[in-house]
Amino acid sequence: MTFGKGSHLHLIDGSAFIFRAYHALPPLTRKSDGLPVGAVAGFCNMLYRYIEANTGSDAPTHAAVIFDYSGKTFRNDLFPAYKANRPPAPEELVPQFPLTREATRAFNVSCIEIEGFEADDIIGTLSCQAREAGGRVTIISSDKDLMQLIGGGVEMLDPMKNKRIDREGVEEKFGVGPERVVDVQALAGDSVDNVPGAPGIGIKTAALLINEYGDLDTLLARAEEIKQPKRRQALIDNVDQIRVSRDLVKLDCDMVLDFSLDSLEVQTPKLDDLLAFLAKMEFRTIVKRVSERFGVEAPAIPDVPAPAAAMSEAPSAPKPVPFDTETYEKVSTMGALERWIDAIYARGYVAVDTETTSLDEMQAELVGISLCVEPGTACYIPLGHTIGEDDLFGGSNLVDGQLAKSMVLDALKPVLEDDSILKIGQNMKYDAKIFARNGVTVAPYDDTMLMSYALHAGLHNHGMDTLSERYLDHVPIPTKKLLGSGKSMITFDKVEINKAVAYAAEDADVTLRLWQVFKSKLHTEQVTTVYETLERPLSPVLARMEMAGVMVDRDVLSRMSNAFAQKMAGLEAEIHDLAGENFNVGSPKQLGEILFDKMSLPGGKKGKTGAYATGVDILEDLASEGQDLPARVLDWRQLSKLKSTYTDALQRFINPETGRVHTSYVQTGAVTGRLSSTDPNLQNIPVRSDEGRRIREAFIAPKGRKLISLDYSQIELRILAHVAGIDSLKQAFRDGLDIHAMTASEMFGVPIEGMDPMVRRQAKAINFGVIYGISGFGLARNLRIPRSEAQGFIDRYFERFPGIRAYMDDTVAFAKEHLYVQTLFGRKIHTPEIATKGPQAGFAKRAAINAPIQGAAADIIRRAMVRMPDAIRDLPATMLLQVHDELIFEVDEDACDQVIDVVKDVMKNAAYPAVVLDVPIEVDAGIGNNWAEAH
DNA sequence: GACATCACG
DNA sequence: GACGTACGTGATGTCC
Repeated sequence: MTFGKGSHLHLIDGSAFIFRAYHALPPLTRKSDGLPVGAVAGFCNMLYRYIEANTGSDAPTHAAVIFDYSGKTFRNDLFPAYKANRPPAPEELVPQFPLTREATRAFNVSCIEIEGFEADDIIGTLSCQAREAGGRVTIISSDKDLMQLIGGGVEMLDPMKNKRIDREGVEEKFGVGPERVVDVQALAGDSVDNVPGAPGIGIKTAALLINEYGDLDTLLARAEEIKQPKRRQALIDNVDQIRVSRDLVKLDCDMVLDFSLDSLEVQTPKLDDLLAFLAKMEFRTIVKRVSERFGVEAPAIPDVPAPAAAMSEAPSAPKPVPFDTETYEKVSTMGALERWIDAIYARGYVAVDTETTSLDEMQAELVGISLCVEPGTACYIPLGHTIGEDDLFGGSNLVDGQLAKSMVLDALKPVLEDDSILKIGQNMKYDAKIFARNGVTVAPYDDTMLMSYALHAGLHNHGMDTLSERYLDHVPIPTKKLLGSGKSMITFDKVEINKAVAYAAEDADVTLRLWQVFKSKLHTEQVTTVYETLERPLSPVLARMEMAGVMVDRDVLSRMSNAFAQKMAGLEAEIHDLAGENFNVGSPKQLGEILFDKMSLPGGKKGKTGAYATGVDILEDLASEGQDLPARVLDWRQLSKLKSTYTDALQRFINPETGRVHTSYVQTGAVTGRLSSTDPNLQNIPVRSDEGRRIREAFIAPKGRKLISLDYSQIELRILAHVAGIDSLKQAFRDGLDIHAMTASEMFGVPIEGMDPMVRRQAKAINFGVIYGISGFGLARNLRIPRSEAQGFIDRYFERFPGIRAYMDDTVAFAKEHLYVQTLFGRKIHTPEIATKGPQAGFAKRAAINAPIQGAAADIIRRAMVRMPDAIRDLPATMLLQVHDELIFEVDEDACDQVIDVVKDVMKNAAYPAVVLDVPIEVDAGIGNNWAEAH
């Protein structure tokens, strides 16, 4: 039938169908081989329902499903950052893309995708052609970018809401007719697709302007006439950017297609093909439904479990494969390795684990690699097992029967780097760094440790032993059994290969099984987004930061160490003199006895051990009463801390090869979502005391480069204002007020101008206290005021900001009901202790109040970090460190200002679009030759 | 290996 | 009505 008047074309946005199916359904896999098919199943269901629903009088005469072609489009030539902030598709979705095309053809519906174009362009071109031919068009999609096509017989159907969208619908959404939608979008931009638009102009304002001036070109030509100075400037300053934005959002309706509308005529499905496809996918329910509907016999789907299990198990017993270290294979020929590689390609994913000589990834040598493709089917490839002492020339005695490291890495590299093969690891950042140092960039990867963190933060740690015991009911071979412990501990290269096979392959086996368990649990617990946006993409970013390392000047540290040692010796002599005897100043026990027994100073015992407490607070109290000895001890302790923890220890962490210090970030280290930093901890480098801050002068940039530091200003208080909905706080942030002074002013009724710094200090302590789950006792101790007075402050605070009390009560109630709390971004922090009685309940309560605030701040900086590599891709800048609300970069000195602009922008907008905060986020920046100057 | 202490946000 | 309290981390030295 020729397409013309009376024809009705349906254009289905296929990609939207896929993503909806993916997110709506649990992660189904094909039973026979574990291929992920959840999205395909959902897609088939939707397509089937669509066909069923469109058989009536208004049925389409022509129809097609349009897909995006993966890869760059002409828009990336216009604007390289276009859609640059899109996270990559989830890994288990990737193999399903071609299957959805196959499904479309199986339903005998035309299936269209064209390289270099987005589905939207094809839909645009076909709509225009159909309109010119005099026919009607229905676009089945909810994508607002398609709304510019509406009119003249073209309508949209939102399949989610089952709602038709016509001219009026467009005007409702954009405030203008379809002809002007592009103009509005060009001004407003689109953060989802990374279309810049004009800063500060949203859809509302854009529509207002377009309606006033008629169209975008007129508006831009007469921009000088705009009355509001901000809008005027936003337009004038960004004319080019707005024009590019228009080119980006404007759909290409003039594509040359190598098929005609006529070829899209609706066909009845060929039942045999359709059922064959559905049976191949093992979709039992749809097969049944389709065959009943058409009254044909359903094709048989063999009910076999995985082939390996079929051999050893009766088909009726779907028991999990038991662990058996005897079955693991030692790979010692290239032929055997090739078979494993084939098995990986057949499967589409593989669990990987490395064995090395050290826990320090920057120094560790690769000793072996283990792989697992299905539960119970795992191998170990020994590469660097040695025997005896290393000889004097650095050579070693490799044990016989091992493949050459370079050959194995050459063979595995294409697999480990293959986009379509998912790699699975436990704490994969470690293994990825080992591989990176061996020339292999592992991607993409899933990490069972991170999956567990997204699922179980607050319940237990996420080490493999814990997870295996809890979720697989299996205790893996302990490391200790292989390596021993303490002084007699050996490195993995000295482990006998047969023992290594059992241990290492088991780790890969455990990892794969955990992955299967967590995979579906992420969906049922609704933390897939947390895992996919906040955990998984961060891991490679951290790996890069750690490998980059920060340059540290050894001489600066060494000089400081010497100076500290001298001062300490002087202080020690003074202290012994004051005490009238020699004792170990570093021993709190001995010090306590001197202070409270010998000198009989006021102050009591404390704690389970019965020892006197000699913490900073107590010594400060004594010092303020004029006691010299505790004052000297405080000075001594400060120096001792700086020397032992920083100036001495940091020197030992300078990597001999890179000359830099490489910390390790523990992504699962804090229950709230914060990172922690170890070996060394670079998140607690001194800054509060002048003396300590000088240690930051040792953190430097190489010649020609600078360090820059950017930190969020008051981010936790801003989040509190948002989540608790405190209007006066929000307004204060919008007005850029001094938030602690404003709090004081509200509470005590004093003007902000000329405020007593003491009053401001008290308000600041209360603001922090609120974030920590305030108590009268704690505030009293912090401010060193009577408890009754502190309680008075708190009462007053809650009176002035009643929303905060409500937030705290609601949060605790939520925690009690669900045994977890949640951040704005969906991160769950489990709080099982909240249900207990006794003093722990108090802790749990305060932790529950604090967690969503601290956690949301952590989520925001994580989002910024995930986007950062792309944002600074073409700039001479390296992200080095994160300190909770601060990011530190090393930058070519002539690019600092530019980098600061870009980074600031990413940090400020990091919450968007997942969360639209109703407080502004501010970021401060500094530049310097060292960290002290930059901060 | 537990504990106390203290560095950071 | 008493109890015991600020939230989140990691590294170091002492002492058993």
